[in-house]
Amino acid sequence: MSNQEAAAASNFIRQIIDRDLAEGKNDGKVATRFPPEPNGYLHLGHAKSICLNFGIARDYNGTCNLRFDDTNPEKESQEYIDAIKTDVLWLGYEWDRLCHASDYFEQLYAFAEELIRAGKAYVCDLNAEQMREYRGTLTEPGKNSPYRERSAEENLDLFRRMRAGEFDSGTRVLRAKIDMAAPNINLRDPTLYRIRKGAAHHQTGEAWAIYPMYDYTHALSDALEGITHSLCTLEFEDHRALYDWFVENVDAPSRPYQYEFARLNLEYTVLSKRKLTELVNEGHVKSWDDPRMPTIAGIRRRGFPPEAIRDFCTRIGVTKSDGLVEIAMLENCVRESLDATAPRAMAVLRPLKVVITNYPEGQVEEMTAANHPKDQSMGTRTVPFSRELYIDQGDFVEVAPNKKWKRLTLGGEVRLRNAYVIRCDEAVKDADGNIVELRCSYDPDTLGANPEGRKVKGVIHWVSASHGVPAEIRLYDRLFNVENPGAAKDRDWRQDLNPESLVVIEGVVEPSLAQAAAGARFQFEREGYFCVDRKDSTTGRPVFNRTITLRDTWAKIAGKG
RNA sequence: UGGGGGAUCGUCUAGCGGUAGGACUACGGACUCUGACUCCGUCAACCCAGGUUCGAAUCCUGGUCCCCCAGCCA
Repeated sequence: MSNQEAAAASNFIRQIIDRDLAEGKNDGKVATRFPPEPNGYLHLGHAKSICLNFGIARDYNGTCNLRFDDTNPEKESQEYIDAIKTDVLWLGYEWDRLCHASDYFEQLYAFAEELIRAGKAYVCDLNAEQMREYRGTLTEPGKNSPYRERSAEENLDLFRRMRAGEFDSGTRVLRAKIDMAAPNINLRDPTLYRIRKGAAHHQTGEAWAIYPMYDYTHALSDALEGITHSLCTLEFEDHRALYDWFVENVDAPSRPYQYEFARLNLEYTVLSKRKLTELVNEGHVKSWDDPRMPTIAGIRRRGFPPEAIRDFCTRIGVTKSDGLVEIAMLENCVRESLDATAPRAMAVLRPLKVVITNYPEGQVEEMTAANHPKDQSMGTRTVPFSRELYIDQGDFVEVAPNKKWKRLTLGGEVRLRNAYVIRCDEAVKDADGNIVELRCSYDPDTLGANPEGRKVKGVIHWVSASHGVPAEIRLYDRLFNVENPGAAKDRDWRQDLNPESLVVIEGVVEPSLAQAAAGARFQFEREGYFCVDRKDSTTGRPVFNRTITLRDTWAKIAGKG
């Protein structure tokens, strides 16, 4: 982590910790945890939680565990565990302990027997549908299960037989005996354990026929790990009463407290694991790490630097009010990071041939170009210049559309970046009137010097035709066309997918780019930031992903007519 | 007509009884061998109504609007 990264701004959770510390709680220790379920890939919403939890541990000299909340074997897998570890590390954080809730299955089971003995839990034979009926509604109290008053002995016997695999999946559950009339539905005798006979768990195999539920597992795992501040998102606020009930009704080794913060919502994207899974499964994107995905794997492949994500997370802050963060906020962080760190290069995305008629045939000059306009330490490189070049089609028009146009026109002059000033003498067209080639002349006195007696305002980039390397360029854009996909209830969120979120073109890049390392990030001058695709790029066939465009003031001016 | 939360510039936030501040965006301008970067400047907010107070975004009362909860998912 770089030093210049400002310490995270304070927030209500840090204030709570400050207060706890001032009061001498927890022996002055701060312990957090990041508890993903390994049933999908991490996304930007998780990044917010990761930065919060690991950031607090770092700033308070505390600890932060990575804990896999793996209580639902049917939806989880080792693939996700591996991906999650990779993502946390990539974001720049290291966990103190790597844990699995399944590490605690035996202890969790013992706590359950403790609850049963105390008459605080019972085995219920109601099926799922009956349980729903007995639960009542938001406005009506539920009613007690007919199995609620079983003796501790009978419950113990039944529960042990559940564990032993004597009963089929779904036939019985262990429930906490709390209050079926509680206005908080979570307290209406919640399920603690369900039977999943024969389910293969990625960590415990077939050792267990019963699996604990989230609320129970999470609270007690926190207590077992000595977590002091258990941070989760707002939708769990209602669960806090249950959380407290568990840690208070069992002989737990510590007393953690839960605090809730608002989850991240980001414009033009979806951040729900369910929807992201559907995007992958339904083929709207190619994979979990498709550069259009808001997953950590996706944005990594897209070229977003981890420090930009951390910066973003500190800028959006942590509160209890839910909002929708503008995509511009994220984009600003990415550009700011990349501007400082990405070496510059020249690449022509939509090539238009230029022949410099007064430049000697066969001659090649090695132009020296700075790798960064402000950071000398990034050094220079050499770019071959020759008689035939490519420039971008967008950098030439026969007649300037207005007085603000600075690029090349027929009869006009423009500077070739890091090289000479040229004048366009002729635009060669094909039978259909398309411009296929420009015939230009160069001014030999303009290398590293301004021309005499006239001002050339425009600067455009170029690549030598014979030296340039063809490359696949993947232009990524937002995945959705609407600010808040999924917000309209009467419309399927898939309807708002952007059909042009990926446009693949064939460009020509300067030769120095041919052997760029996988994942390497560059600024293609005047175009944007690009990175070498980690999966598909090869030396013979470079593939570049557009991370983000440069800010484009000209597009705004042009757009206004 | 249940319970739990939340409302401050367009957006994300700071504020904790004493001049409503920052970042992003937008809009001007300067600079420029990247229409980038950088720099300078401008616009812009306390959900509403009462009350307490010398003084209220902050405390009190009453409203309004928004979000979450009825999995043997997390």
